[in-house]
Amino acid sequence: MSKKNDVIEKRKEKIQTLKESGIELFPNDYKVSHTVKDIKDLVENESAEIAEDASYSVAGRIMAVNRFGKSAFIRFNDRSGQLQAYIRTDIVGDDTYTLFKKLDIGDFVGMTGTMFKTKTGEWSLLANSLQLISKATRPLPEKFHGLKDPEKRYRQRYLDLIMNADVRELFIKRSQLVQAIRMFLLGRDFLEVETPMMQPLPGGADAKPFKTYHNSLSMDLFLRIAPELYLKRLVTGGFERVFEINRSFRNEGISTQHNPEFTMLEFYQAYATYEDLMNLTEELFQSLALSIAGAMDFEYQGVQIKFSGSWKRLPLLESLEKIAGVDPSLFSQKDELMNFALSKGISFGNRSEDAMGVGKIMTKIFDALVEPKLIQPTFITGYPVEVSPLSRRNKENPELTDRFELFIAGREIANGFSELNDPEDQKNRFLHQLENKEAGDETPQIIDDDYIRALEYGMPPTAGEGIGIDRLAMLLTDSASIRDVILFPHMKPTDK
RNA sequence: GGGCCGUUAGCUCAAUUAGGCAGAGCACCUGACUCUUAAUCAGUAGGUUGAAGGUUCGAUUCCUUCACGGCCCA
Repeated sequence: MSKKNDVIEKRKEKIQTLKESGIELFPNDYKVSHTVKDIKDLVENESAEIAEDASYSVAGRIMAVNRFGKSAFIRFNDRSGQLQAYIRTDIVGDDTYTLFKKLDIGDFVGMTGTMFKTKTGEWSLLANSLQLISKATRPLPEKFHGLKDPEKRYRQRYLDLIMNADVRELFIKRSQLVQAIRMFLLGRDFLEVETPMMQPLPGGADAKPFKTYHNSLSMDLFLRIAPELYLKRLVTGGFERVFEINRSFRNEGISTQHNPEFTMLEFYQAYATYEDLMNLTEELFQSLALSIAGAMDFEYQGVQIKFSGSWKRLPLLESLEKIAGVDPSLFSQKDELMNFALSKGISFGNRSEDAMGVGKIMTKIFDALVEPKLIQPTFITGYPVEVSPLSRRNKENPELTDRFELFIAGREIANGFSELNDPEDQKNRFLHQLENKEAGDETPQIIDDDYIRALEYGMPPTAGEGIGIDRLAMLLTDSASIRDVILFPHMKPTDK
């Protein structure tokens, strides 16, 4: 009443008159015979006579209307695409045309008709019947500029999907990416499994967990930060090749690279080494680039990324020397190394000095000075034991591990290693982490006794890897922010 | 947590170096039009300028605080 000119109020008035004239606003009996794409394929491939003679029943959302008194063109979308329809009073009849005139952009309609070519040569549906399938109360954003406001696009993703065809395509690609990974691994005799997302002890990574509480068990549970320790229990149990594609949760900052819940692939292969996994990763990524980005070499944010060929493999220490300019003699001198880091403006937060070994300092330097420069796919190998509590020691140098991380476009995409399957060494590594906790480590692991027990029953030599699916989707869809590849990114609630 | 930027009609954006009646396109509403496709033509209507406070005769504009968002840094 107070807002007579409000668009939504106007629509509600219109809806009232539709109701009063006996029109069902939300019927559920319309039968679709073809999608828009079905019809387009048919008229392109069949002879014109066959295409024009056939009758098609389609349904979709009205996206645009051009009225001409007693006829009108409309554009409508279904899941497969957009089609134009032509509606004429002399064909659909006065009653239907009167109803049609009351419809709005955003409404769903069902139409039956034949196909014809307009003067400009566009295949269009000549409707001989039309009915309302679902009424829209709210108006859609403007047709030409669409919905641009990033906040609204994230908060109301359904609107983004309605208005922006490229967004719709991006999320279809993401789905195809996950499916392609699944097929790749199933084709190599991996078994897809599901392990707990709520864990009594949050293990398998160095990160802050979300905490929750189970009422009837009267116990704290943590949303998992990684599925790793459960997947390796399965390898112990005899599932020699397993994988899981699902969410992990980390209670840390939100940025263009981080969402509190993110999708990770983890897979474990018995009798394989980290070197086998690097080979497998190359093969996997190359096939994914081909199918999702359309080519093995593609552009990401203006930079050409080359997946073809074999990828560079560079030991961590060598990368520090060659790219960060660290004198190798500092690798064994903690204080000197720390001074080098500080001189480069690297800060260490409030971690105490005791908790920072040479290995942690090295990875800090790496993160700041090397990682951003690794644009083309690069495997960094040989991480210190100190920062690799679940990795197997290297045979020649037991202070390093048989581990790699994969970097592309200056970001970590994957992390893999030959698994530590010696229960005694594993227990000592856990204990060492516990000591660090008391020395002030921010995000300690807690000793998982059952995991140790599982290793004591014997786990075959195994290599495992985790791949960040969101970041991989960003790469292959040329997206700048992780929010652009997550359907519903987390946002602060608003008052309204 | 810090820095920079933003928030104006349903949507996309304006508002003149320095404060002076808040505008346009699309959408909506009324009318005309049976091949348009950002249809066209004529007309109408639409606003607590993110919130609160301050300066001022007067604030979208200047100041403060807050909320939400974007980018960068930590």
